[in-house]
Amino acid sequence: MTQLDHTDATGEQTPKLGRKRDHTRDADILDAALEVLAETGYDGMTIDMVASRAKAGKGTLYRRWASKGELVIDAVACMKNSDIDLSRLPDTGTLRGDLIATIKSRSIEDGEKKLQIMAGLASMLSRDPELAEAANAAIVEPRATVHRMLMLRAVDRGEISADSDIETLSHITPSMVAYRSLIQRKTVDRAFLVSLIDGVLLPAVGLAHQVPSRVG
Amino acid sequence: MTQLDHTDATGEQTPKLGRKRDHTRDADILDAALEVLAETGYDGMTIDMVASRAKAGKGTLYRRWASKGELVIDAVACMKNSDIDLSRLPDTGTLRGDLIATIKSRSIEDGEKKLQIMAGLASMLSRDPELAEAANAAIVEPRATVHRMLMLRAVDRGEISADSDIETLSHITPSMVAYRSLIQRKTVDRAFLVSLIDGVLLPAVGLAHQVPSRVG
Amino acid sequence: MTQLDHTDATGEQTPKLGRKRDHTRDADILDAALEVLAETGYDGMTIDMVASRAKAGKGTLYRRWASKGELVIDAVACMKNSDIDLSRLPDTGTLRGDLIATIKSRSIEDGEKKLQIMAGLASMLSRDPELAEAANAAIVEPRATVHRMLMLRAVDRGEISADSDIETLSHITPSMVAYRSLIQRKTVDRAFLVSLIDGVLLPAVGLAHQVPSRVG
Amino acid sequence: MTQLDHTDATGEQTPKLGRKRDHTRDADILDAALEVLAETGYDGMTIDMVASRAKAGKGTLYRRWASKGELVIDAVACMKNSDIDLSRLPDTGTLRGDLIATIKSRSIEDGEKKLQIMAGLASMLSRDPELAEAANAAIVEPRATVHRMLMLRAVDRGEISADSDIETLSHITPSMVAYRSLIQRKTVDRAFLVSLIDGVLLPAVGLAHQVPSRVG
DNA sequence: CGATAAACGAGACGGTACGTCGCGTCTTCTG
DNA sequence: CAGAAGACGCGACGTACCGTCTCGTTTATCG
Repeated sequence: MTQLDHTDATGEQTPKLGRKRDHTRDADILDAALEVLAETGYDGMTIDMVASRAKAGKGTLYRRWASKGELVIDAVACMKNSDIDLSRLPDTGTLRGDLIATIKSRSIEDGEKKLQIMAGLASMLSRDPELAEAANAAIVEPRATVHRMLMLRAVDRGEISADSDIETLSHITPSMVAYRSLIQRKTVDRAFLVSLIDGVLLPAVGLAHQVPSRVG
Repeated sequence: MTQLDHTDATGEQTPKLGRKRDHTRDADILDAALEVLAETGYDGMTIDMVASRAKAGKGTLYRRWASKGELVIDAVACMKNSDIDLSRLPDTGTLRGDLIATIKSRSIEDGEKKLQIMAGLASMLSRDPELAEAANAAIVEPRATVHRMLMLRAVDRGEISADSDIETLSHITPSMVAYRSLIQRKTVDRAFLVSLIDGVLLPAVGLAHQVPSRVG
Repeated sequence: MTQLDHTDATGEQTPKLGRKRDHTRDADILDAALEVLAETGYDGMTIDMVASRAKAGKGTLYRRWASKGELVIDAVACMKNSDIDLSRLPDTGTLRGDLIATIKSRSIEDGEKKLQIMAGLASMLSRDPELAEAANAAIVEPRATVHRMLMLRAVDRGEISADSDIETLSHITPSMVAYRSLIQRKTVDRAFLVSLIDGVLLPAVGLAHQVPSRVG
Repeated sequence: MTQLDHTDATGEQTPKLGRKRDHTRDADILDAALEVLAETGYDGMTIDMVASRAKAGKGTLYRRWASKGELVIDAVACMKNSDIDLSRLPDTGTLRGDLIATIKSRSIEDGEKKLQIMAGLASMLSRDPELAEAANAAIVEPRATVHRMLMLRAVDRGEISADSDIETLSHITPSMVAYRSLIQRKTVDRAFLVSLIDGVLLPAVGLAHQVPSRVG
């Protein structure tokens, strides 16, 4: 997030004077932004459109976000990650089982949509490290975290070695998914995700995958 | 390419009258476009900037490309892969040796520059499939091809199994490099590339890596 | 005046509840308004500027004046004529002596400041008759009044004819001073004022002036 | 004038490159500006209004005038002084006859309209001496010039003394007219102008006026 | 060889979105 | 409750860029 949660970080020096910023408007504005974004695309989206749809003034938008780009980033960042719930990870007893179950439990379509939107703001990521960090934390990292936690649990179980470079491995799937969607523009389907698990992740942690259909 | 080689396809109706189009300017313009693209990103890039840097008039650009987008596509597509020479791949006798040698033999700096360009136009990738394809072909695929060829050679040697998902594995490094640069904004150094080889690629092809640096 | 003396007219229905309006703030605000008016002109003047300079809130201003225009009107109307004291007019025995003495006795600098303010709100004069009236009463008319009274006294003395168009003549100096300052942007110095008296006013009342400085 | 005739003043250093500025658009734009000015007043006038009415882009306006204010000034300045023709001054044989004839020969209504418009831009006069000079030259000075020429002719005829301060006297009528219109907000009618001539101008040049209706 | 026609560098054009700022109102908190 | 602070809806400002069009010049082919 860019602006919204800086509030308490910068606070306490000028205690509280004047009318408070009405943070209920944030949701209206961000929702309007996502709506317009979906309808007209990033280029077609206009600040005035967003403002008027949210029944807000342009000034109110610019008081909260420095530019159209940042608004879009926050709009995307604030899309609730309803599809990921770290407290309810699958627990099948084996790392492979957990990873496969993760595919089912999260909406691939939802992920696709988020990727598409994220692509719209990618150009800014390279110009503003802070925004890149925000986008990363909001969209990509949660998915990496799922993998990281599943692997750590496998380490605890003694299923895999503690020597494994879990940090790198946990980013393989997000990375490959983004790459395949944005650059290669191929579909990210279940088969691809399974092949990543069996062909890359499990071998990398020393669990040579047993190819069921192909006996060496 | 979008426009450049349409020339003769559209021709023949008004054979040849007046001054001929000076196609030596194409290169100047495309180079200028790449420069500006790398410096300011797609959104920040301006037709006037490109024109003035190429000492060309705007009309000359629009006579050749229909829009900013198509210019960028061609600029990316025409980017010479000067840093990669498929006919002179390293050949050390082992897959690991070849992969490690690849790190040295290719200019990380040049790769950085292309990543910078890629980052600059990332926002366009999702909006223009044609651009995404051009970018993929020009920047990413050549690097994937190197890995693919090295692995296929290892298969021929009998070093690794033919069952390996070479297609996916060959994209792991480009993918992770892009991800690390653009999203995570960490440096892509030799150590990272080596850890990818030893921690991900080799295990995935059944070559359990011997951790040389880790002393028990 | 527009608003200030409406206070008691509107009152009496809710006799006294809560804190009373602090009318000492009026002077601060009006002074601030005049300052800003002189510095930046009517268009450049900002309600926030006036409020912050008077250490007042915008609400306080709008509780007292309905708009920027009315505030300026009252500010001009309340401008104290500290530099002119009708009860202490010069009395030299001749009209020329009185008029010349008037030059000395009034602060040219103070007049300059008022002219500056006048210039600042000149654009409003034609748009708001009420403001024009206020400006006239506060700035111009007092000076015209001095001349009018001096001439009437000269009529009483029998020095000049009662037929003279005193009303018009008394406005010549204010008019020419404003014109010279605002439109011609020449300095209004003693020499100019003397030449007006000797070259225009006195001839017009039948006192052919003796050109003292011109030696034949 | 502000911008329009700077063209040749600054010229010759960058000979002529690129498309020429289409000065036929000047008239369209200035006319549109005057139209909008008359319909909505200075405050209500909008750059977009003027641009769209002239079927021009905002950029075109701002390429020629630095601000709304300057556009208005030029619009006013370029109003043709169709009512004044220095080559066809009245010639009745006497100064009084000429001055009186001048009243008839120029449209009072037209003068009123110009004054009204001028008032709208007066606030800028005090901030920009150059603009003040331009406005003065375009609107006020021509009228002063008429009086100046008539008086000089009277000097040549020997009707009045060469000692008269013609420079000051020639500005009395413009000054008083502006003053009466803008500040006093009284009508400028024939009677007032005649009283100025007989009560101020003629006495000042030594031509004691013969009050026809009132015998001393 | 001169006429013709297109391409060239330069830059003005109509349009449109941007981000800023001011007005007059509304809201929050303090005295 | 008045007052200071300041956020709010609104809307004009002046800037910048897009893609097109118009200059005057240069370069090629045709008559």
